[in-house]
Amino acid sequence: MKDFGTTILHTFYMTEKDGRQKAYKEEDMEHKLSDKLNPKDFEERIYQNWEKNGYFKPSNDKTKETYCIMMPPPNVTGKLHMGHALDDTLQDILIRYKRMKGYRTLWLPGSDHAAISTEMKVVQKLKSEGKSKKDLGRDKFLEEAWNWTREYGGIIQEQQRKLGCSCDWERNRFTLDDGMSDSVLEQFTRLYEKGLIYKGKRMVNWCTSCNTSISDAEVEYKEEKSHLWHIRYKITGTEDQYIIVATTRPETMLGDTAVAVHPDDKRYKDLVGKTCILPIMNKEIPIIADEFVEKEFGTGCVKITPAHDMNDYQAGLKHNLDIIEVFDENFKMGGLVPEYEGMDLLDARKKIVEKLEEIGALVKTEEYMHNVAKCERCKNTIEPKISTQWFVNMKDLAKRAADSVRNGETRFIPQRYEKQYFNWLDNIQDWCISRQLWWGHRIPAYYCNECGNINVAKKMPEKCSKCGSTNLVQDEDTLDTWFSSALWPFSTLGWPNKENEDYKDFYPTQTLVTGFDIITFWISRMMTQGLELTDEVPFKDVLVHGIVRDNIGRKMSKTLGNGVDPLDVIEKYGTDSLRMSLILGTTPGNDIRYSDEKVESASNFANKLWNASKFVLMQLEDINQFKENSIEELDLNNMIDVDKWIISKLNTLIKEVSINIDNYDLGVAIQKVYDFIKNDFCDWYIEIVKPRLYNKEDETRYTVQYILNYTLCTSLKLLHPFMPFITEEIYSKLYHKEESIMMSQWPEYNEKLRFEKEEEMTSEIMNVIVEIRNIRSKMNVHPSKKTKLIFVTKTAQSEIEKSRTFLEKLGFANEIKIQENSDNIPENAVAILSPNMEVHIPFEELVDIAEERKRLEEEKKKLESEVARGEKILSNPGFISKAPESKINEEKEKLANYKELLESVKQKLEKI
RNA sequence: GGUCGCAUAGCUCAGCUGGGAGAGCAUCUGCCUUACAAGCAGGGGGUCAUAGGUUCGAGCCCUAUUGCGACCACCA
Repeated sequence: MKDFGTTILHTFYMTEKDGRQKAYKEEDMEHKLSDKLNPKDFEERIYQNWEKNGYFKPSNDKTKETYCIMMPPPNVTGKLHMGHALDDTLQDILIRYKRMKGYRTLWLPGSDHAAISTEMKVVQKLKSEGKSKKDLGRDKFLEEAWNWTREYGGIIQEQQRKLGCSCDWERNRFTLDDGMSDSVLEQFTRLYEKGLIYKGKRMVNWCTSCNTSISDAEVEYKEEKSHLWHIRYKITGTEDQYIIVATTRPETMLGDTAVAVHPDDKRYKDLVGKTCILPIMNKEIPIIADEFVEKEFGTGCVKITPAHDMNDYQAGLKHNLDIIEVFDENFKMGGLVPEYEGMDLLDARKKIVEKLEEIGALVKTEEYMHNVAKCERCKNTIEPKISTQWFVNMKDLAKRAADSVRNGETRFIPQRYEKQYFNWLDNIQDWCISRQLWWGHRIPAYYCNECGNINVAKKMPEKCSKCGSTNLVQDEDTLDTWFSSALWPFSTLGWPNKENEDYKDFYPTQTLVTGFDIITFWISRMMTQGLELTDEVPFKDVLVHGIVRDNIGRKMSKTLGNGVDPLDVIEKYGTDSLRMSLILGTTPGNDIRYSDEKVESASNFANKLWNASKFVLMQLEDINQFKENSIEELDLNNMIDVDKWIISKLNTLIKEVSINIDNYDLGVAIQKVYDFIKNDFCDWYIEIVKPRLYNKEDETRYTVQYILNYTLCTSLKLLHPFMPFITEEIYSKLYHKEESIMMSQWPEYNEKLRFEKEEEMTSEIMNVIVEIRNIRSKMNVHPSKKTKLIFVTKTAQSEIEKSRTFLEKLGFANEIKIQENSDNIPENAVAILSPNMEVHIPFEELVDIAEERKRLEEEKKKLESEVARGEKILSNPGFISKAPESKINEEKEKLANYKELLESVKQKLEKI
């Protein structure tokens, strides 16, 4: 087999350590951003530079702890849809975060050979050329399939690049490449030798369209409208005694070999042991008793057709019944009754019902809804069929896999999905792994034509191990695609060669990200195979996500045509906005609704960030380089409270966001970063700091410049895993010593940067400012009209003094007085009261006395209810004796504050 | 039939171990303030599905009910 993985799918970039470039080019030293944000200007360029510089590869520093994610391999001929976009974005966020945190990270991509679906497509193509599989023969067919794969394979990888995926393309694998074949051969022979794989005659699910057996997991059930026909079978030796059976499939009655009733069913007690006459066939069959029969359903009598029904098959084995096949191998009617031979099953059903009616055996026909088995791939009908297939004995494997989750070696996020996993494994049936297909890993079993012995070996043995004959022929069948996918976490790392560096370094892996729909198909199989073959769980965490729905909550589907192409969204809004829209406001495991509004909102945020960054860069034009190496070296004396406020807030943000990402709460993490950048940084800090920036004489100007650069750099880092492109582009223009934000160090919480008091004081001033704006708005003061402000404060005086300029700048003050007592305050003034300060705005500046009285009355009411609340809580003996002390003190403090404020409001009201 | 999830502002959804309900969009009012009108400032809007229970205290924990959704099983 060809080494598809490395020759075709790789885009090979030679990288030299010395030749590393910054992840941006040309104007990099020009600290300036283009006027308008246009993601297309930089996304592709940045991605290429990342890839060219080898950033996606694990670092060479082997002292570092490793972090590895295996990408769920998409179908090789597939195209990127929203589900992939979500899946890949989640993984990229995690891997970028860990990379910045200093882990030695590997995100390994690949694609899956998708046996049934690819084979179907190739067959279709051949059909359109008037050819068939059989015409071509196995070798030619495989050649066609490889050609097909080469032609359409790899498209999705290009699309993943557009998504910004930072996976190591040089390690890209394909589930049918040579390395994988080695792994599969090892797996098959080992399990066979251990007796875990066996060949047996069983009833399996057979897809009548794909013409292959499939596993239980590949069957889905669809409700269909049908009929329940009641047919009477005459009791042998009587003239007018009948037993009536109910069936949805009269066409299978030709193969009935018994009629069954429940042993406890009094109605039929006397019939058990007798025989009846099967109509049309006029054959005598026994009436048996078995507990699987439901007394309440239908007539309580069921016809037994062991060849065409799972239950009947079991019953047939149990009661030693004959197994009579009604259909031929193409699922047309067989030759039991010449009249029906070769007929389509549904046509035959019609004819047989007519016949039954004619001979008076049809009692009644009921409308009936029931579930019909369909092929998960092609949606066509599944028939139970007795055939000889290969199976894996799952019982012990499944137990071990379930136990590993039960004892916490592997955990699911969110945890509730563990139940689904247990449910599957605890009730597992043996796994049918052989497929009557050509596209796939061929089963390494060689049959001796002389003695019939089965030789299982990695290579065709020279002679039969039993009789020594050289007349050997390989099994025609291939293996279930999931049989090889089950090895993905370690076959990609060189297993079974345990000395392989990658295997030693990266196995077992840390996180596996996938949708809940393939927990049974894939997760459980990787767990069983991983534990059996490597003795370790293949991954520690399974992050499960939901599906992406359309904007009215429907599943995106081809038939509905409501799918949104991620590439169209990227084209319109840019990758970062798409990624953000898929993460913001989501929670692990829940479905996500796609909507243009969400992307637009994300795009507005990107625009905001772009403009703010543009502003910051403009303000840094006179800076060549900052002299401090870290924020800690910055002189605290040149900071006012608001500077410490933003630094302290950012410091807390770092801590919280890191914890959130560690816990996979990505939606919460991005929300916090968003809020900080938009509210704290853009809306407050930048606005407040403007006067100091515009005044070149201001002695704190440099400090502000430094903090702007620092805050922006740091928050960009926190944002980078989520919005990799815009953050890289902006970062490249800022002042720092790193070549790329992607390879920069994740910020760390620093106790020295915590300024609690300043945070509190600043928030109080901000609240006062909001209140002033609020009052002005209520009193219809035109924004351009400026007023006098009188601050009365003791504790905050110096701070307000320092903040004087920004209060003036905020657009509503033309004169600010700051004093310690309430002297010289005009009688007619609006008062804003806050725990550590009062602000008075003289009425001459405003207008409406009645309005102010109303406002104060409202304020009084509010404060009174607050005081009442506080007193109620604090007089509750239960609260005092049982609540934690910190909580009690908090309430006491609040109550005192409210009481004081209420007193002031009352005084104001008296004066007005 | 079994299991699980969801129900919070007009809409879409967050809400970490229980300690005074949040965002985006929509809506209303006022602003073209030299980063941003894709913007800024301010406002309105919620018995957290229902009924019980545990607790000093419940959107969050427990029980039941209703409505929606998913998965597993497959009774012909």
